[in-house]
Amino acid sequence: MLTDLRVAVIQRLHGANQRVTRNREALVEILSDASRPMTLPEILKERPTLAQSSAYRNLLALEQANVVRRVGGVDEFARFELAEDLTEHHHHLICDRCGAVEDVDAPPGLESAVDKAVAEIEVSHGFLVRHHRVDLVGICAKCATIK
Amino acid sequence: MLTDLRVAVIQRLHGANQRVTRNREALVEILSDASRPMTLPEILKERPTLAQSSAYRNLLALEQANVVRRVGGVDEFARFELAEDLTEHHHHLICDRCGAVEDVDAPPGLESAVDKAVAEIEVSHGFLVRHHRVDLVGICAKCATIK
DNA sequence: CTTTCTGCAAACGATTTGCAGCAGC
DNA sequence: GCTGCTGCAAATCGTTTGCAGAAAG
Repeated sequence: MLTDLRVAVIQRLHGANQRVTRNREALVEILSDASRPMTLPEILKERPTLAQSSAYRNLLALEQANVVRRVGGVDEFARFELAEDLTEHHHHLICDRCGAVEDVDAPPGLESAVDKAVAEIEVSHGFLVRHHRVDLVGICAKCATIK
Repeated sequence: MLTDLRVAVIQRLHGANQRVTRNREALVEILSDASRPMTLPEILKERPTLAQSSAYRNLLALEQANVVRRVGGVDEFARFELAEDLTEHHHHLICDRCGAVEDVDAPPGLESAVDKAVAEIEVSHGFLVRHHRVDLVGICAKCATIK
């Protein structure tokens, strides 16, 4: 099946002088199916034949090809998600208790306020903003019921 | 000198059954003097007599006493700053090239938009938001001139 | 005085890397 | 067929931990 996503990924890998392999396509599919950034252990559970080191190396290759983005949570694990222009712009709900990270759609009102603030800060600080992260940190529904 | 900050720190340490030591007071002073979250190497440069392991242990104690907060950037180093209720609410400019993190004041318009979005998300997702992070990722002025 | 903190050195664990064989193109 | 990917195992490096002596209360 040749979805738009697959086509874009192949183009970007070629553009970065990287090969298109089964492992790389599988990684993209796994991340595409998830509604949240995934840790390496989670990814390996979806594809147990993939070696840990190959997973890291491929995620790096995909990151350099602008297909994957690495995001940090509140725990010691790195998390990986598809680049924003391959999905929808969204933000993250991060649980302080269990470290879980969930995607949330970005409310339009919030986005326009962020864009306005970004414009101000770019001129006042001489900083070129490429993208923004809005994370809401707190207690997820699951952890709230446990205690 | 008994500043408000010092008093608050002493109270919070006592409240968490932690002792007030010279190392801990020095850490608070270092973080208080910086206008950005600091990495461990940066902290040790300010207080070379402090052992690395003691720095980590004390930062953990201060974190549990709600005096210090750990924040992540785009590189492999953890960064530490004073808890927000001991400073002013602010956001971060994070450089993709060099990893530098700077504080920026939070524009009032942005804050009210975030608060509104937070209220919506709390009801729709059953998530209790304790605080938010707004990070602007891009290229800092220094890196922009280098290349 | 008792308990907790301190520095040192060793342990830990997520991520990275060297290497010989296999697969993309 | 050449080049770059793969799995395995070993190395790396920020961070954590065990221990005996010093300092807070």
